[in-house]
Amino acid sequence: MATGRTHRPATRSRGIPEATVARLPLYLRALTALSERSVPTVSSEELAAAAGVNSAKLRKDFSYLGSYGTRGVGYDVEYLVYQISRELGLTQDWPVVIVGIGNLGAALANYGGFASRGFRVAALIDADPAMAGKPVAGIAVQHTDELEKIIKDNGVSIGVIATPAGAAQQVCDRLVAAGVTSILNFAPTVLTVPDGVDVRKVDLSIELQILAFHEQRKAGEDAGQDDDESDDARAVAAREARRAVREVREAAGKTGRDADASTGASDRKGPDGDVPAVMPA
Amino acid sequence: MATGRTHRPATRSRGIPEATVARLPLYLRALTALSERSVPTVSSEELAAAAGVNSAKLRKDFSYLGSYGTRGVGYDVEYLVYQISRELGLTQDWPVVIVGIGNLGAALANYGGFASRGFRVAALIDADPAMAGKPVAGIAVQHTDELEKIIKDNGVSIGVIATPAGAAQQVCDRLVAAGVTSILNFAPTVLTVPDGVDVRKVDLSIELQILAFHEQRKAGEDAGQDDDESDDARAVAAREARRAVREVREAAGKTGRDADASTGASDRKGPDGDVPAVMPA
DNA sequence: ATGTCTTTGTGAACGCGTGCACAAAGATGG
DNA sequence: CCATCTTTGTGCACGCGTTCACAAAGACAT
Repeated sequence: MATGRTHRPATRSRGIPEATVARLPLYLRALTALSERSVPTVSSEELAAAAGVNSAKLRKDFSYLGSYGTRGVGYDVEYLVYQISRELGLTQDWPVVIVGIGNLGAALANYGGFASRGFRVAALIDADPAMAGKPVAGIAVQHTDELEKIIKDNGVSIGVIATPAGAAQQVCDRLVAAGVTSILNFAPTVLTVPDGVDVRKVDLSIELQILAFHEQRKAGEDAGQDDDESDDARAVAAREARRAVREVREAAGKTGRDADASTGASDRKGPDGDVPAVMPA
Repeated sequence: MATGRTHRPATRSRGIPEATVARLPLYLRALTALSERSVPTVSSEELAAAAGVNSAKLRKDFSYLGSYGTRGVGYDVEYLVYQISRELGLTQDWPVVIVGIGNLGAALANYGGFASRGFRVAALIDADPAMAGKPVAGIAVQHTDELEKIIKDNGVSIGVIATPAGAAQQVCDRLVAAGVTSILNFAPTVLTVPDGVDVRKVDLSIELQILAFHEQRKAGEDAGQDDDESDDARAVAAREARRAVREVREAAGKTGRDADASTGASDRKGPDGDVPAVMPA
């Protein structure tokens, strides 16, 4: 067991909590906006409002970086922008490669938020030979065969995967083998990576599903329509149903194949197909 | 103050913790894959591995939904798929609109993961008149003027914002006014919404910045190169520098304008421009 | 110089999420 | 029917993150 981890437990980097690190980019964005308006200083209350967080949280977050504020005044905008940028490692140049130049990959390549934060798209890579040479966002797409060479020549340590789910693990393995140690994964799959490699996941459909849950709850509260049974009764009924399923299967002779799949769920199995096999190994 | 919240504290929906809800889609995906391979049952250990989580966590998550497992055997795949789908509200049809049909919007429209989960793209909306009528992913783009009518005619309650940051809040307001109560925001801005409206945020560049932080830390550990001073010394130096800045500004006469911006950060202020003003109000 | 007023920085309490470890439940074999 | 073995469901403890509330620090006016 212990197949491999997806996201490290984050052994408390250098005293900076993971939750704080995740908010630093938020603060940075708000501060950059203030900087462009030539606002010299900002209070924790104002900045917190602009970043959409609690002011106490913001102050505690900044306290991990050091004492950069002035009591009675607030924080120096320019100085704070520099400190956060430095802490996040944005004062240096990060070459990244994007693998999988479909709709999403192209969108990412064109995304302006990268270049402005010290990220430089070093290469676009796609498995389709027909794509090779085509310019996307002003950069010629290169074939997957060149992957290893590109990584090494450019000293790339961050890779973005925007391939279909089926190809993601394979691409991931090649990226890691070539020296990439941080991966941003847009493919709907759980990636397995060796220790020391960071993976962050962005899943578009998962976000929508979470919204749907809350949406359903909201609708269900206003008028208790969909929810048929109480919690306890539901659990009992479930157990009952489950047993029935097993009895049917047993009676059917128990071959390896699915015996008719006669569940209440049989009608809900719409045209799927985008979800690939998860870890066939 | 208290300008408005971005993400609700999630007053413990119906006993199901928010963290659990966020993992349900993960389980669902893994289960769907098993279902397609006609696997009848699965143990918590196997399923946890496929979903990339701890098995105890998975069992506890499922315990919130009810007792759907069989001791000594595991969970019935088909049955669990149905239960989770129902809990997430995926047994019903959710019409969604996507606003902002640029690269990202088009990618989202083409994304197969939506349709397969009960989400139906009811309309694509863009502010550019030149886009109107153009088919994207087989759907004709409609102009922003039609927004309110589209929402109401289709009973849309979930909206996706993929516009530039500058337009996001305005679009958000119109969506909410028209009846949308859940929003998935891809624009790099903090959206302000009234109570009762859920907002989830996906920010591409923030994820990269978090990766950069860890990447820098990894590089810094292997060879202490970039980090110049120790923690305590750094805080002291910072305080010193900050004071110096203030003195300079004071000496310059203290006009509203930035007095030369002579910080150590002055050289790091590259060509930005994608970040819009944050909450001008 | 002294007092007042603003705002930071942080100690402390609380709640949530996670993971361990085990008892209970049920399947399976004799 | 009993014994054994597998796997679930959960009580419990621990650690992280959030929030409150306040003392200390500094600006600013007099």
